[in-house]
Amino acid sequence: MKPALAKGTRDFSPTEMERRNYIFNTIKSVFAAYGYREIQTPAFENLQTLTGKYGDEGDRLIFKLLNSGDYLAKTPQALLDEKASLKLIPHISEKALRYDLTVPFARYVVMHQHEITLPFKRFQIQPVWRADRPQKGRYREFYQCDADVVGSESLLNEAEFTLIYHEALSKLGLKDYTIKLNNRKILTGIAEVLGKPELIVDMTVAIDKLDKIGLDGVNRELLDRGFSTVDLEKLQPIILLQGTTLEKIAQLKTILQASETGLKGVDELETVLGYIEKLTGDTSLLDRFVALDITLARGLNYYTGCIFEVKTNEVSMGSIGGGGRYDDLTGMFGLNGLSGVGISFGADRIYDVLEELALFPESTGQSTRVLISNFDKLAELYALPLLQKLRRAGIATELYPAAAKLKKQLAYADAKNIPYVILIGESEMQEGVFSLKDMATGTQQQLREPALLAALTT
RNA sequence: GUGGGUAUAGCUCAGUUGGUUAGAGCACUAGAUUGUGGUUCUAGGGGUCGUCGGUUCGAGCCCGAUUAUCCACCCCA
Repeated sequence: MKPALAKGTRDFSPTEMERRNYIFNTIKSVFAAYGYREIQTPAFENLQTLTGKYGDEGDRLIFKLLNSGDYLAKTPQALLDEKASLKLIPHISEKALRYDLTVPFARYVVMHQHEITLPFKRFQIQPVWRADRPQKGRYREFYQCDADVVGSESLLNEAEFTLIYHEALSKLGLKDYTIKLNNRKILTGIAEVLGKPELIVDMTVAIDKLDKIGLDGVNRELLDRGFSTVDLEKLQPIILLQGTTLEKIAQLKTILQASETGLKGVDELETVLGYIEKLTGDTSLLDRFVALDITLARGLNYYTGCIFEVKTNEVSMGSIGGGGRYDDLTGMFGLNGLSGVGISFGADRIYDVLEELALFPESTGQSTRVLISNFDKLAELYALPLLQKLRRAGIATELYPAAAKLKKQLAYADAKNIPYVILIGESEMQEGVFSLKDMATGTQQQLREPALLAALTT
């Protein structure tokens, strides 16, 4: 058979792994600086843990694992006759690959509530799987880098997440990106002011598409979803909110006067912005990278407060990060009254962006520093003690594993970007020296062992 | 789930209105150079032209189906 990758998956070769680890390590270091500690959870969970958390569309995209054994034996015949795929799922599948890191984290918190101290700040970098149609920047297996805190209602967390986004993305070399902020309570308030709180989901889904389908498109969709032309008139100034963040906030306060929830949302937003300004010492971060975007809704239905989304403005790519506050995520698992807030970096999309912008540092990984040539068995034996001495000195060294033409060995060093080659031939062995070749300059010098070690450790 | 594009060497792709034995670059192997890489030169290996069927004297090229893949929508990192 012809080998092929499963749709939407990728291999990661050595250079790619070095670059991916560079991204992970950069993000990790920022998470750590803000007090987040790492955990991991299993690749698959009980299907019941995951279903119902991401909406109907999300449930459809969860990769389900078929039960082992004779999984059809105990399924009701009626469902089989009906070919009712959806109803059959709980009978033939009890496990599923995790769809994100937030829900497994919520499960983790509930199960470990007696051993963690609140507020609990954790980060988690692991792959997630979605049975989506792949396209640019969209994979079926991809890594999320999540940081969440549970057990703290302080809006300082939201402010810090904004700084975390900024620090990590700046460290990675990105110059122009927007951290969009919104608050679910503001959206709720808008729906309340219109007198149609029950249509909040329809409203957010529609106005979320403003930059894609334009105002007319949004209006058409709103009408389809049950809003009247009177509602549209009231909505227009809200959707088209203009001006600086401060001006937008002032306008929202007027518009949302009649909605207690809406005003609470605005107040929260102001508090977060205030914290950011205090943390950074000025408004430059706010002015350059943070934007209040009232059309930002995000699909996940568990968000209740602040909502984040990060977009790069340098290349065309979907969001490279997102997150928000969820007041009662652990409630689904029986632990009520625990508020959480978190963010996620889309590492694979960030990789694609850095690649497109050629922002990866030239050397993202530690590869072999020294190759010892191998001319014949005698030279090979002669080289072995040196090989281990160099390794013990912390110099990544390898011995070419077979006697081969020097041309081939040097080509190997060249292909692997090994900066030094040690040549051991008859004359070197007789004189008790080693020839050290610098691959970049092509120069060569004969050194005794102490000098050789000294030359390589500088 | 909906719509569009593409499918030719390991990779990226040419291939004229349908006409002899299907090409290039890169990569690989060998030689020029038996102990000196990256540059150069020479030679070499490598193809059921995604698959099945149709039209035709003749199909890589036209038509149909099918599969894969990419892009867009939905949704999302």
